[in-house]
Amino acid sequence: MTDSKLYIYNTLKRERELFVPQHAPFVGMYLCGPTVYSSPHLGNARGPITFDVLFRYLTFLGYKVRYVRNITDVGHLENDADEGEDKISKKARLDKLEPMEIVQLYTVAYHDIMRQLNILPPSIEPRASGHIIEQILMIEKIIEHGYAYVSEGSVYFDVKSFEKDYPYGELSGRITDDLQSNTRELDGQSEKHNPLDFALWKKASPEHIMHWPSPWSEGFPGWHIECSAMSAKYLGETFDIHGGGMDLLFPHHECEIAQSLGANGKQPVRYWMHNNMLTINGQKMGKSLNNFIMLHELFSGKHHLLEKAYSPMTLRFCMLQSQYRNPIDFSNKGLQDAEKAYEKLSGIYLLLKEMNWDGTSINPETEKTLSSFEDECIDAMNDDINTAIVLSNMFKVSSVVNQFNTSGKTEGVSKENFEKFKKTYCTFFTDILGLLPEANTAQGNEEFGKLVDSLLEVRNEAKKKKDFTLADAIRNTLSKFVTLQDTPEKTNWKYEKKK
RNA sequence: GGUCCUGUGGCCGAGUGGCUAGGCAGAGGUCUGCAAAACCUUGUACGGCGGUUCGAAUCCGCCCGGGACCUCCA
Repeated sequence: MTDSKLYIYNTLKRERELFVPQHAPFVGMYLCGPTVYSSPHLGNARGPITFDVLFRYLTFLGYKVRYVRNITDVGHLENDADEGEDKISKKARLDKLEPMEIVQLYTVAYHDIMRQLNILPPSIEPRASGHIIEQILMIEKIIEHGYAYVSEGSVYFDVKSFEKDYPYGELSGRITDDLQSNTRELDGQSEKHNPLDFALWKKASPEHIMHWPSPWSEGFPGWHIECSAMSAKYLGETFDIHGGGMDLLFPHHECEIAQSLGANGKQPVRYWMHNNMLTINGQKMGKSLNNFIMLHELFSGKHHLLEKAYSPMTLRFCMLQSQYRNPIDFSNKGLQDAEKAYEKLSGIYLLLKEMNWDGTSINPETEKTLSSFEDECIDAMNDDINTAIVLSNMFKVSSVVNQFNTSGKTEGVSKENFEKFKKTYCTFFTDILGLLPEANTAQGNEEFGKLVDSLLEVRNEAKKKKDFTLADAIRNTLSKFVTLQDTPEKTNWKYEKKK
């Protein structure tokens, strides 16, 4: 069960480390969730997919995982100035909505996308707005310990005084002197003793519409404190795994460490894991670059950069094709390749699921290919969750399965070996990688399916009468919506959304 | 400017001292009314220059290119 040797890359140590939970079989895992102020975009999908696979794999290994993924509904400052405005309240003002209406709208949208991507719900999904008290209590502890000060109703973390007792910048490899000299001149830094200090609590300006009472002012919590407060509450002051995007390394995660040490005197996290970023056609995705793709746009194909719609599973597969610490470039070609590759493996899964052993002989080569499959997949996962290798292992066995299917017999393999292989493939495909075969109908529209089927009846009549002109005409006409595939028994069809 | 990551064949993407990655695309073939799928065969590679080594895509140095972060961002 848990004797498996899982190695994960720990950003804090900058090397792969054997994963040993603090209190096996229990594992505590935290992922920085979304700020719910706009529709989820392509970049929002990578972290949840990466850590969903980790969550699934740890569970597969037999661990009892408590996976916490927060919802940030308090908003972060737009910038580090006193005039800084909460993202959510800014959006609320622009849309003339109550802030919590924005939060509700985009939380639902986020959940919807997560469901489509077959991402399991976390064990706990705490909201920052529901943990204001915990955040205030944590800030009080930090002040008590002398690592924070109150200035004009706001509270700032005192990096200089913290550095006397603990290192700052360990995770991100920053040196405070360098940071100092590189700090830009921003307005409204006057409240801070030092430009590196960061806000724990901000006093709300009169036009700021999201605020709560606190010992210091009517205001709102700083950018980083929610994750520290909520992870400590649900996972303890020290827990196993903390994940997030590489862009959060500094300052967000660095600040989390400082806050937790400042409040509790303990390193909060044993293994820090960071997924890499993605690019679109080789360029950073950014609103100003006009290449920002929302996930609902990807799924519908309605975006000027997209040649067609790509399904949630295509996206999931595409992401799993590279190891999480490498960047992924998105392009139409890449997505179309991923779509084909995904359909191939998905087809293998569907074949295998219905296949029963009926061999008569043993072929040593086939036997070996199938028997080594499980170990190879586990080795790949144990090597810092290398899903790319797991997928390549699946391709290696795919032709064996196709040959079984073509010949109608599972020839060359023992019953025991076949059963084990079948179970392993299905478990890795659906339970660990979280891939689901997609439905053959147009988004579950039964009538559409019936319509196609009745046209195919006409076509099959034509084929029987050798009227291939009519048969081909029907196929060509249908090709705008569905792709046909004739087999000796029947005609399979697949709905394909064309732009 | 600082910190860090990265450069593999037409494209994507593993590997990390000697041993086939894999996918997509391409070429040839089998099968099929045709198409598709499937199966068989098949080519091209490790940014540049030095160094270490019996041996380097893999280690070291320098150079060149790409990217991220340093400011909200997954």
